[in-house]
Amino acid sequence: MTNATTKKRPRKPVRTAKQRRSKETVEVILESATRILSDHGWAALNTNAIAKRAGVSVGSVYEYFPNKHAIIDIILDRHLAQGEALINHGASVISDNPSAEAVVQILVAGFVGIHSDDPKLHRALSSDVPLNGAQQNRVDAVRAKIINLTSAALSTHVKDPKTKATLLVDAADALTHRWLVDEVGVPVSAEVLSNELENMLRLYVLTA
Amino acid sequence: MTNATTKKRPRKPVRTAKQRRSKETVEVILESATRILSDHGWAALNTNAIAKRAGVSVGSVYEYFPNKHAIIDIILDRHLAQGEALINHGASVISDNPSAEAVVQILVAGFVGIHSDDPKLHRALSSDVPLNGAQQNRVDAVRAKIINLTSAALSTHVKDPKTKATLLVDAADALTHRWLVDEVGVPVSAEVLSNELENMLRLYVLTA
Amino acid sequence: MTNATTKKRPRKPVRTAKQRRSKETVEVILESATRILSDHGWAALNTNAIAKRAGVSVGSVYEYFPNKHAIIDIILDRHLAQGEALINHGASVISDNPSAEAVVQILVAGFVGIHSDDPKLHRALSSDVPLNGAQQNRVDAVRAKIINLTSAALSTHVKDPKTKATLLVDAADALTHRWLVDEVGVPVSAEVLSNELENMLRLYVLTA
Amino acid sequence: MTNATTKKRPRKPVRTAKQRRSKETVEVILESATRILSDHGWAALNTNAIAKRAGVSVGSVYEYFPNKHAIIDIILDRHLAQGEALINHGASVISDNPSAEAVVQILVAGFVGIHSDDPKLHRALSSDVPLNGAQQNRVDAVRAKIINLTSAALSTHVKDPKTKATLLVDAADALTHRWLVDEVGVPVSAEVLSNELENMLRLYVLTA
DNA sequence: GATGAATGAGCTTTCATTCAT
DNA sequence: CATGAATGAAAGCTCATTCAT
Repeated sequence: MTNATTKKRPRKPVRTAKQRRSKETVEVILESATRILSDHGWAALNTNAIAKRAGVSVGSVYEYFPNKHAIIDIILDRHLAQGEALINHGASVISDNPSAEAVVQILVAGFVGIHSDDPKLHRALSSDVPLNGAQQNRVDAVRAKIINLTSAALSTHVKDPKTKATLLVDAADALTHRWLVDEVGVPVSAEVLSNELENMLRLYVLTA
Repeated sequence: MTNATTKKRPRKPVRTAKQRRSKETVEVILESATRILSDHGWAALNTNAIAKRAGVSVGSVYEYFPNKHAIIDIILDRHLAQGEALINHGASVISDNPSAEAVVQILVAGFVGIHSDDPKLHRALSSDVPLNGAQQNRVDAVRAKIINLTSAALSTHVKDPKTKATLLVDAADALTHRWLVDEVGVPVSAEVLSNELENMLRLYVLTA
Repeated sequence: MTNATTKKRPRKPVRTAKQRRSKETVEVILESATRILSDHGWAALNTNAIAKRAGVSVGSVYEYFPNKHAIIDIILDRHLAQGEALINHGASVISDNPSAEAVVQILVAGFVGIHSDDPKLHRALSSDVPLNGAQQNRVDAVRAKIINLTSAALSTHVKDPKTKATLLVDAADALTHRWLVDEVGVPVSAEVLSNELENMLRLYVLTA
Repeated sequence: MTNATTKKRPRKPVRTAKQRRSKETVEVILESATRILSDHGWAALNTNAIAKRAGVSVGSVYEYFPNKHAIIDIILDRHLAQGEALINHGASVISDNPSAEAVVQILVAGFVGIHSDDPKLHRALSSDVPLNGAQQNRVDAVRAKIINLTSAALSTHVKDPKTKATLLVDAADALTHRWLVDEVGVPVSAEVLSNELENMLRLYVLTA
């Protein structure tokens, strides 16, 4: 009955506790699926394995996800959200300093960032998991957004900005992906290659 | 009676006929698997479907291939062999005219060729079929070979040819692949992009 | 302190309130199960659905019923009780006027009544829900009771009243059920058929 | 090379043997499913049980039937075919002697026949297995056919033959079903009841 | 008592592989 | 060798029931 306790307003503690538990279960399932995906690939991702690694029962998996596909949906959404965050950050940086050089630098740095965080998951999602139409559309939409932003940033500097933007974005994406994610048969270090990529792209936008 | 019939049977021709028939069966199976792969993707590629489309029994499939994986092995090998043929052709052209510009041109033309011939099969093999370690190694080996050839061709023109060769090869491969094979969300035509890619790479090797 | 508080608490009212609440919960669960059964059939009747439609938790369902089967037991009991009420009413009517014609009329009217009230529930209970031995016995007992009452009412009018009663009851039950409940492929209206059934049965008891 | 052997023409013995084996497997699966259905009901009918009782693997069940439903389809088809055979037989008998009495006799005898052969299977199919739309339509079609045939046979004898035919057919079906198939709580023998049913129906058609 | 998250046995279906014919 | 029927492990998913809170 003291003022202090009255002020703290401990409302709905039971429901909150339950909600927390539910959320934790959801997270533990997503974490489990993510780890299986990045450690053993799509082929090893089955609902029983997800449940076992998550330390829950299959039933619990289906308590929170209508089917296996839906789990991938969430993982992909979160992954794309990370990518979009980097884009948005890049876009705001560019708006302050819209030079062609800055665009190139942000682009390469952005894709290095995207491909550096959990590269194995990125690999699984981009070339192992069979994405359905809606999922592929989401991926494409993110790419289109980046190209559009880049194109806009370049529009005052170069002619045919759309073409240049497409080339820049795809080159930055594909090459950082190959060097950081695939990591196979690359005879040169990823850092050196990233720098070189930046050089090449800068030269291209400034000259062509 | 028996003598007569025995004498008339020419032994070798029979075995040859059998071998020819065996070879035909192998081919018809591989053709079947290839078509299923390029028409309906990895998910639709099961041994019964392969046998049915090939017009043979499942048993025959296992007569000539120890398991499903082995079929993919051969298809992949042949696909890589096509790629290597283009490389070797390019290498011979380069040896006559080892200019940096020629290297870039051959490289882009080569990858356009690789990605234009049966793009759907290429797509299936490169991002649908789950390659095992050995298969991935073979793919990597071909890539390494191309990089080495390119590096050698560039060695008299530029400093750090290894880095430049890696970037050139990966850019030509990844970008032509994306534009010709994936064809998703590309706002500019593949031809324009290929030309632009060639421009960018030429500029890069000549200037940097 | 303890005495005071103990004295002030009126024990019985509390328990009664609880019992009332318990009874309400039981009712709401039964109502929920009944509606699901009549609206969507046995296949849709699962304990989670019952709880959700009842607005209670699954746990509560199991608080009041040992298992899913027990819920059906009560629903069936009540349904049979309705049938028995109609029987008892008919029996009292007959006792005032025990003519054979009256028996037939009451019988047909009774079964029409039984099958007209919530026909979909009746349908579900009689041909959708898999009744266990005990449940089937209860259904049979009700039928036996009707046959016995009918047989008694007919005993002064006809010879072999048991046989006639069995035929009368089963005909009235089965045919009104088919025309009112099943409603499949019936080329004539239910009313016409009911009248015709009554004619046939009257003729039979009066003549044979 | 003798005339005798030539005359016998032993063609395609291998294929025939295989076809026989396939057919045997199909039959053993259907037999298994039928027995489970009539012995333990729809609830016990699962594909693993069918395979085990049939002495084959689950895979074999799916070799011959696309899904569990399809097995029921065939069992139901065969069951209905038996019913139709009795109908056709009855129809031909009636055409020789189209008296109302003969119609009643054939009808009751026909339904007794239908319900006497494997009554437990009949019970399972008619009140345990959840028939889908198409299956229910097939059942209804058989019933409609019987009503139409009966109606046609009565048309020269009575007024409103459709109504009378519906009543006759449904009574014969429902009552023989109850007495022969359900066999529950029937206080009088099935034979006596069948005779009495025939009496009742005869009286009805001749008098009303 | 009430809650609803968690459980897991059990069901349907697929498909790489084997083996009797 | 060819055949294709047969196999059975394994995967996706459901739902009656339990139990920690």
